[in-house]
Amino acid sequence: MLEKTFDPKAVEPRLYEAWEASGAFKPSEDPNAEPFVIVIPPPNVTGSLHIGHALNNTLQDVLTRFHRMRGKAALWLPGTDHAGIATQMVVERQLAAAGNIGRRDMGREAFVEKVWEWKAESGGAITNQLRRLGASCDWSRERFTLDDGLSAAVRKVFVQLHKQGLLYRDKRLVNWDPQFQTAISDLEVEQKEVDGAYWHFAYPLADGVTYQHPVEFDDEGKPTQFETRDYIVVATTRPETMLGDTGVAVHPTDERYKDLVGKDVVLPIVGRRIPIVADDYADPTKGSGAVKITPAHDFNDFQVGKRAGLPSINILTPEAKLNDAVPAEYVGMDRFAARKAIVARAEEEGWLKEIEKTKHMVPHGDRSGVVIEPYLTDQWYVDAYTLAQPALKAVENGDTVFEPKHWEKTYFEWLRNIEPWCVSRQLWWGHRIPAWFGPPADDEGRLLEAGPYRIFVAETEEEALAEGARFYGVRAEADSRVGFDGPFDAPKVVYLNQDEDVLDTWFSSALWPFSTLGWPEKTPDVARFYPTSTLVTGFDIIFFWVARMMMMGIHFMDEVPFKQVFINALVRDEKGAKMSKSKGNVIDPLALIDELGCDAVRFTLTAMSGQARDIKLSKQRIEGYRNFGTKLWNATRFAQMNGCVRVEGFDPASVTQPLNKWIRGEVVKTLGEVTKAFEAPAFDEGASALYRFIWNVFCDWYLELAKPVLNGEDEAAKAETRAMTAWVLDQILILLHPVMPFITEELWDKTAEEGGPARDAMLISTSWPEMPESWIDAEAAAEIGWLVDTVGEIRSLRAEMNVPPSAKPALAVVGAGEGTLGRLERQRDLLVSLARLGEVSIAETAPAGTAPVVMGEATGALGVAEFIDVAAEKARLTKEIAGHVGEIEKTGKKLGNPDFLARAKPEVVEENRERLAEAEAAKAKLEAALGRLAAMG
RNA sequence: GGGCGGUUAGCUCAGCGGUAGAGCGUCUCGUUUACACCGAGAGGGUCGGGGGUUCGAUCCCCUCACCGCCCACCA
Repeated sequence: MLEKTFDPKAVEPRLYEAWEASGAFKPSEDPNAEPFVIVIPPPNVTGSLHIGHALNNTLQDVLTRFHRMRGKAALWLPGTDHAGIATQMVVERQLAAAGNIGRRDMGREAFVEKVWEWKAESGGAITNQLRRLGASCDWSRERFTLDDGLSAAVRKVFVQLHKQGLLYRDKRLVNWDPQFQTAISDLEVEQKEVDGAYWHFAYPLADGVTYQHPVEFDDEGKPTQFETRDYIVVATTRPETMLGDTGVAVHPTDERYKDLVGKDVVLPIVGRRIPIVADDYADPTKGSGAVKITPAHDFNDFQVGKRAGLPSINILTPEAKLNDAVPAEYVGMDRFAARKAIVARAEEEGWLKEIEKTKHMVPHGDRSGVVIEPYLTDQWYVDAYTLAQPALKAVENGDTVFEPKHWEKTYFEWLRNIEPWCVSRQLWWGHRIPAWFGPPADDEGRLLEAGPYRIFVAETEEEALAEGARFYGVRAEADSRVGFDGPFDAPKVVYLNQDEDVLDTWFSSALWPFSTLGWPEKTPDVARFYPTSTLVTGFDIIFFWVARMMMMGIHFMDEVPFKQVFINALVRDEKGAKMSKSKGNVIDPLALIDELGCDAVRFTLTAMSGQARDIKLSKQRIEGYRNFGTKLWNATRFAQMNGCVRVEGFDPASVTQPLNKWIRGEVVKTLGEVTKAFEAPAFDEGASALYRFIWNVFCDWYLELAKPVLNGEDEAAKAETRAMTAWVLDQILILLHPVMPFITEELWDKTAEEGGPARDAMLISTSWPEMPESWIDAEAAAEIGWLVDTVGEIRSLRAEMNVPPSAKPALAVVGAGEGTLGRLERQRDLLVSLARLGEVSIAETAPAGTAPVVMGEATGALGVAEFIDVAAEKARLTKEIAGHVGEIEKTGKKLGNPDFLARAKPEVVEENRERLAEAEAAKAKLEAALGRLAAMG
């Protein structure tokens, strides 16, 4: 006999081990089995499971288990990401906290060693937590973005893209993170609103030039008064950048400054003469209409500088301190200190015209949180534009579809406006860039005194050196410096140094759907499992990850990496706030699993994963689904107590009892709903179909209606109902298993123990059923529907009339036709039992002292004389009649409308006719009863 | 500035052309031997406002308001 409740803590680890040991997590080897493949969004290797992971992975597991049961070769491929910047940051922090020397003092090798140590220490945590979630991943295929195979894939891709001209080195402005001292991509920049100011500076004109500047205007905005100026006003939010100014731009059509174009200003402090240039970028309506140009530190200015031929003067070091391109007194100063100093000096010297307080958006590093500094450096870039075109087309064509579909717009929007992707990072933890620098040389390999390094891109050091040797015509060696030995015009050896930088983490993640399968080797897995089926992920990484996998997947595999992208919602706290450690509103999924069981958490996340919306998670909701599990548990317990054991060879098609035919049909319908929902996938619909069927149909009605049979004398009906109950329970366990794997597996096992035939396999490996539509029996459905309605009517009436639960009023059925009489005969016992009735009889007319109950075309007269409060009953009938009258009016009006009759679909018209007839009949019955009541009292 | 969502019962959300639904909460009743993590019943909504299309609009179109998010930018 089952315990009274399910004990998840005891069961979950045991079952998970049993599943894994059984090999169920591995895809079927059957060559005829159609593959179903999901690659996991790899969590940070050193991270821990948060509620977003719980949602994301629950959905993946539901899909994997569902398709596995459907007979597919289901592969859910797990793995973790090295998460370059995030992991490096964590380890650096740990070193600092432990009072260790910093990473730069420690040196690259020692530091990377430390990171690997940290990975070894904490790397198993997240995968173990995924196990706690019940994730049925194939752990034998687990991958890590920095493992040997994936590293080889990264090098291969880098080299090929380079050969194809799709990856190149370029000197451009990048988003520089001064905290981590690395370039980051556009996507890693967050705009945040901060308090700031426009500082208006007056730059003096060179050579004594003056001009007339308007100061007063008439109603039409025409200038009426001018003043003579020997300066031009510019405004800036970053005063310190003025040290790097190389020009001032005005709009070509701006009358105020027309004569100044071509003249110079003398840059204060620095004393440099810089030109006033005409450029469309200058907006006459903003500020003074004149804008200072700092090409080395502003993206717009960089463009202006390019167009106007202005030089770029880099005034910052990687630490965001001023370098020696600025006057000596400022060298080494932090950029914000420099800002203060320069403003103070401007005020002192009188060229600070105005400080305008404002709030404005300032770029910040998403990891470091510090203000990003646009910075001119050499970096590696991927030609994202070229790669984006096929990726766009694939989604436009429907080769890959998003679910919900509207996310495609987001994807398109980004890809259509894509910029080159900066993939190099000045970090140590990651894939080292497979490029080697050699000394400057001409194209024939003759060394030059100066010039850019020659670059050799190759998958291995040997290849790079061989290439270098070929190029320079001498031996090449790897070294920590770039150079040569021997005479300049006849060197004995050249030294090549591998690029110190590593690749953006997302570069390796972009290869995930094929690198994890073994590419570039021609493995059986690549052949069988690429392209993958569904990617389940969050919308926040559509750009970072999804789009890039599309680009790389199509480019290297000639096929999209996945056919469907399911975008899951964002989990928020119950008030709708984003969870964050600093807010302290983080819900730990493992704590929830401990408290309420994994199945409850999974069911909640599945049920709440409606699309296009945030999930506001509350514990109350999870408790509700824990209760749902208990309900199922107890239903099984009830079945056990009543000897509802599975019968070998039982054929649901053979049942004769209307009750059993009806529930069989309900199972078929539910199977259809759940299958359709998980195929879509529409997880919430699947969950609610299961919930409704198990609780509101099976428990509330079938088991209740089965009770009289199981306690009755009809042995044949009893045996059939027992077998049917066991069969339905089995179907329930199967259908619910993808969402609630533990409790269902446990019940699957326990129900076999209790005298039933042994199970062929664990539930996880059991086949999803198929059932013919013919198992839906309309007649039985109508009959049980009638019974259910009648019981409902009587219960409602009893409650309203305060008939005590112990009372068993008689029911006289009036005006029953053949069909209803038959139903009444067959269902009499159930009706009596569920409605708690006394005698049920057939009568010509309603006896006195009864209240009417609508029973299809018949009327039930419930003998409640002793409980009747005439006034209350009159009120009840009047209210019910009013309801019908409203319905009759509404429907009648519709049917009286010739346009409706002419244009509405015939079945809709017919439906309305029936509705009208029913309402009129019901109204007539109730009116008759009201009349009798009036006559009585 | 550009874009994408959302606004339905007290709360959280389904529904998205043809009688407004669920869960939770509320109220009333109930120890009928599966389950009080339960059962029975009830109350509760002019589906954000305004237009339009349609025989018919919560659902489609337009518009406004408010909320949320993404992208870009404000020298």
